[in-house]
Amino acid sequence: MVAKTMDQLVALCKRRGFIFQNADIYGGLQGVYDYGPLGVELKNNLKNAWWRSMVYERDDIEGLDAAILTNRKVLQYSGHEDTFSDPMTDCKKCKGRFRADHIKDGKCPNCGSTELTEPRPFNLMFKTAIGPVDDGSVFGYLRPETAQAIFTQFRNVVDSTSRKLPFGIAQIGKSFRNEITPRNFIFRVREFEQAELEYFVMPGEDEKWHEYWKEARIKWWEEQGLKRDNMNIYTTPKDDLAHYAKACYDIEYQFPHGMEELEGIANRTDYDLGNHTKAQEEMNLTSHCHPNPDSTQKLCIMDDNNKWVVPFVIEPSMGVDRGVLAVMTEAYEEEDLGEGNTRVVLKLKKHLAPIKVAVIPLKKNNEAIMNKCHEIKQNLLKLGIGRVALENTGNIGKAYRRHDEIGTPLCITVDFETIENQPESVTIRDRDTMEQHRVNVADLPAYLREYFL
RNA sequence: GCGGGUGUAGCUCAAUGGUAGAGCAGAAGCCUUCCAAGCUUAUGACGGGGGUUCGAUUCCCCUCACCCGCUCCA
Repeated sequence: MVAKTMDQLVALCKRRGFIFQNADIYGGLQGVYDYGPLGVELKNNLKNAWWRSMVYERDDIEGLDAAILTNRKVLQYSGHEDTFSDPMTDCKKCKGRFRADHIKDGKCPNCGSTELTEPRPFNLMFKTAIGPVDDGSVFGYLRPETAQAIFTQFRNVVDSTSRKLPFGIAQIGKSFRNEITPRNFIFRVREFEQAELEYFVMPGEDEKWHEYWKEARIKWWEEQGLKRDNMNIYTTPKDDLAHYAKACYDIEYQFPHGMEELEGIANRTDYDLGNHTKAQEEMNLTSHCHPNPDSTQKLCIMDDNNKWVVPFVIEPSMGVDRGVLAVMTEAYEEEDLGEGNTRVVLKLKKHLAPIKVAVIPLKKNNEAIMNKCHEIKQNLLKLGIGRVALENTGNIGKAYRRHDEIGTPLCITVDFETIENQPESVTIRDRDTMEQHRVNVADLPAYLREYFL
């Protein structure tokens, strides 16, 4: 296999309109990218595949689309304000944690020890003023993860859907983290999209479901085209776990810059619902939670014995942008066609391809051929299979190469035979094999429906 | 945020203290052209700001962005 680099992918993304630097004409904005005409299709297709597998093809998961602007209290009680704030240094001896800029002479202000961890960048949340007067007194946050709204809306979902354990709530949406070092194209960015499932289970059944979701998510990624050999399952050591997690698997992928996390599957226990609930003392919580005098609801559910129980939560959380990068990395190939010819081909799964079909005239200045192309395209648009493109370059070979590069699975070519012979027929070319065969124009709708749906 | 590097058309490169050339891509047109690199035409750039200088793309400073390492985790 030809080595693929991040630079190759970045160049392709820009050249063909997948992903652009945000505010490009003003020099950019660090860690922020925009999805172009093809990128938005690819990303939507990936999100739709996730939503289908989570919400439509199961009967135990509900959807949610919560606000990005977040009440400060949510992130105080979730623990994010403590752990996502300023650069912090931990004292290994007395376990104290201090702002790095308050450390003098490299000594712990508490016990004087010099055994301090490196300062860790935790100023990760974007504050924003809410209301017309920005005097700093009234502010909220842009959410640093979509998960919190799932927890805070837990009762509302349960009450409106009559769910019993186990069940899940799925959500796709933007999150924001003020990363110190955005890096590696769309891998680590400040504005990103997550697809998160919070799956609520009976305490004690959490470990079983944790394993279940690990396997389910690996399988799903394989269905998006990722080879199992290019994935790695990393079990987070206890010491490295996030503040909310009891255990965590990372599905890692072999990105151009290395084997890195694509999705985290965490066992969040009863930590989140426990922290956000009122009457914690009645709840038999296993997590160490902060007292919460502000919450107005009990975030629990009735079990089969009519007892209130705070569920444990298994959370598969994928980075959508990282998913886009992964499927593009996997799909990108440079094929040697001999005699110095190469072609770049994006072997995306057909359900992910931004453009499903390209209609191409063999000769663009022939009116009869062009008219037939327009007619065929208009008819294909009605099929609802996705985007259909009409190429009008004068060079058939270039048109094929162009659509190879953006991953278009099928090219339909209108040639002289189409307009001169009856019944009307066109050629259909397969992206991966480059092989062609003729299909009657009248049979195209059925053929394409069969192929894509 | 710290250390190192980079920054000329969409892409790849060239030249120059006196305001920049080309190839490819893109656009229009020609050619009964099925797998890039045939012909014609027009279009297009010194990341941004400040300084030194008669004059700066070229020298200096600042800044922005990207790349590599530390770091991070969706």
